[in-house]
Amino acid sequence: MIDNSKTEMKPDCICLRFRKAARRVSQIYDQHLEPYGLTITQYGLLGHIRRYKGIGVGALAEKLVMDPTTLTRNLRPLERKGFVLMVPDEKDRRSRNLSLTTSGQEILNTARPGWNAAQEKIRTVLGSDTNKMMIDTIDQMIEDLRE
Amino acid sequence: MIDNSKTEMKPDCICLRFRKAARRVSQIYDQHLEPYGLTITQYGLLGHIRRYKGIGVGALAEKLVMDPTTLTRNLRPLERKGFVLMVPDEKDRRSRNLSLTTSGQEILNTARPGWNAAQEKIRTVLGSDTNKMMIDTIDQMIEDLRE
DNA sequence: ACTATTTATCTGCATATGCATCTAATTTCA
DNA sequence: TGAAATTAGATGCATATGCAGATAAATAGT
Repeated sequence: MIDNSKTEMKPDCICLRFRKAARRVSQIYDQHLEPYGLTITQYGLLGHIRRYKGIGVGALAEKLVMDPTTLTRNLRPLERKGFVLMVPDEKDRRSRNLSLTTSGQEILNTARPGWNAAQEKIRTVLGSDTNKMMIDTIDQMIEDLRE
Repeated sequence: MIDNSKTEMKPDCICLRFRKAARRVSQIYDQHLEPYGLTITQYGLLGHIRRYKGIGVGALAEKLVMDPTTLTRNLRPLERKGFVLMVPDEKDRRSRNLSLTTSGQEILNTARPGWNAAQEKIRTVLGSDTNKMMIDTIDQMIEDLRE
């Protein structure tokens, strides 16, 4: 019988770690973006829609590793605020093409310094090499877990 | 002017990566735990309460890198299902001591194989060394971001 | 052409997340 | 001791997350 009554055993659930990390890091980005009225989810969504102009909900959800129903709902506040347009595709009227309005592009540019500051904070804490390693490892893991 | 019209630029937001990773990994754990009627959030909560029997809401929230109000709500379903007890502390009646009921301990043991399978899937994808490195790096990052 | 299937998105439901604010209990300190 | 400040937790509000199932539009098979 091993006595571990005095040792603080380290829980080993990798999932809880990813969730903790996502919570803590999101809090920091959200705090830095709060003056602009955006969350990091919304900032990221706007960025993706700018990059993939005209993309549909399903295709974007896949890029975001997000359930399409989650994306549908996450788009609501951005549509309501007038940052995003969802127009039915001419060829396939089930599909909706996403794009930024002018004010959507503007808010993205305006909020950029907030995002930069949060990003820099995390980079500093991780260190440049670890930051890069982390990015590559996570990207590879998500790729490997795609089905 | 650099032409990147053909190159798929890799977005560099570390926050979105952590969120994607948390979503994907959580989905896998949730799927493996679904037969037992638990989410990974709930499984993790039960595990922490077993480990830190008698802990209060605030102290547990800090361990979980979670807002106390979020924890309060996450405890509701577990309390309702009869897995967790919240009893007012005798010395400080503002505080509530958390503990598992017998059925709480049982469900944790019963669901363990589901957790093991999910854990093993992630370990396999990451590889043992990368898995360990990931754990250590995330723990260190969270520690460094603590205020 | 007509029906069956598949596909793209949306809705209903339940949980997860955090900020601002509230209430109750404890602690401080004049 | 008694009022002020602090602390533990709960509530209201808004967003975030995903499963099951609904709806509408496109496609496949006959």
